[in-house]
Amino acid sequence: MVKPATPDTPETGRGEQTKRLIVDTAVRLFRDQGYDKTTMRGIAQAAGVSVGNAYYYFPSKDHLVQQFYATVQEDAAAAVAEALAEPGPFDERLRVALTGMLETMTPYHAFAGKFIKTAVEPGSPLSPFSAESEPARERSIAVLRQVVEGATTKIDAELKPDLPELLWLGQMGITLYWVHDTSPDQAKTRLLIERAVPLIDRLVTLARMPGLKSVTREALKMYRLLK
Amino acid sequence: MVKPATPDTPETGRGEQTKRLIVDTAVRLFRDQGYDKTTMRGIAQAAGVSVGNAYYYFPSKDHLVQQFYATVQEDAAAAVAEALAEPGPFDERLRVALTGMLETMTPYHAFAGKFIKTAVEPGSPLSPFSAESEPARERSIAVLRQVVEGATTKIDAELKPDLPELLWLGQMGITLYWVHDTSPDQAKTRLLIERAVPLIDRLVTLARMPGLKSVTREALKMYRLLK
DNA sequence: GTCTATAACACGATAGAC
DNA sequence: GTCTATCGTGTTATAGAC
Repeated sequence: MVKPATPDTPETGRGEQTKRLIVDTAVRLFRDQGYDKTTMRGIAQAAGVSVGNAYYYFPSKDHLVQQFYATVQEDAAAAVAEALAEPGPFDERLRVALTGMLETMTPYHAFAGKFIKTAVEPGSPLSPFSAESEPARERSIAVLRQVVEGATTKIDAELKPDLPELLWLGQMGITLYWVHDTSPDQAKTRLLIERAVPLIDRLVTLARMPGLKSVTREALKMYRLLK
Repeated sequence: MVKPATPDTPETGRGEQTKRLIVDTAVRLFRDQGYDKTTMRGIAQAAGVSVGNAYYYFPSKDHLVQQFYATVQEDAAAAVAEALAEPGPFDERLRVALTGMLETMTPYHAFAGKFIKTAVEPGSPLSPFSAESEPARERSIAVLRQVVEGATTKIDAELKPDLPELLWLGQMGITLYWVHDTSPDQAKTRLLIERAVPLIDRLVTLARMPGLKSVTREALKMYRLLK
């Protein structure tokens, strides 16, 4: 805590600046040229540093991609935070969150195919379930928690605490669909959200009903056991 | 059709023999050493051909992996076919199919992590949704169709035609979970199947009930629209 | 601790000769 | 159809400079 006062800017140390420079350059190149055409040599050159220096800060190319991922996640969360400030019906809020995410990710659809490739590899730092991804994951779940907690809809008390995480899993599924969606402008994914939101809304409502209460309880028990 | 009679053995042409030799060698090495440690140079050398020759028959290393995948799928299908010959309760049959698949895949759990990496890449020939994977995919769905059609349980008429494909999607989800399952001997995945099967069974039964009939219909409409 | 410069390695993939 | 030689890549190693 000897460091002088730099309250807002995250880090201003000598090394931190270089690190930032490398990340920013990498993100820009990924965006402009895609994953494959962006080489470590290219990143280093464009950033004006040596290849060795890039590896001094990032153990692999994948770790650079992760920064890119975190950036997008942060943008998505920020984009919808305002729209979710006031309470409202559950389905409306869920639609806002999901479409907000989709809009933020849209420019990177082509890139996402390469990204997901390393993201699904078990043990990869890019995995949405990895320890390294925890900040980004928590950020996303926080948005969905906001969706649930600001909902005027009645939600089953047993389901409620787990619902944000379950919605996040659903969001991962939608993302998986989106990555593979070859329809123009990813129209099918938009349709998926449009259709899935009312369905989820109905299922959440139905979960409280006598005939389904036991199924809900069983499913939740299974989820908690296996997560 | 000038070729002489070779009814049983698929192909006996000069090139076909080389192709088979390369595939068999590759599959063996994948099984023994895993994905990363099996190099194209290693495959070529072990098969007694040149690297260029291997690439003459297979456009990429991934295409060789696909052959490996197809082999495993075929084994899994064969393993459960007998057990599903006689009709029985839906849940029992589903459990047989899912555990059969799991047992067949178990020796390749370590390998699967690398496999999935390329399998999820959009446009990859290894994708379970790709045209190249159609034979293996159809083979898997056929097993689940057998599960449904030999079931003594009452199944909603509207749901029934789509159920095999839906179960296959669920199976893909279980596989995804399995790949990331680090519990000893993948115990959690076994638990998942044990718990999920009765749940699915109950949901299939409930789908016919008056209160849920409309939700079922909506969900099916969405599925058909988006597949 | 931060950084450069350059070479070297092993790999997947390709080119072009025979 | 089959080969050898070579390319471009991620990554590592070396040897040092500020």
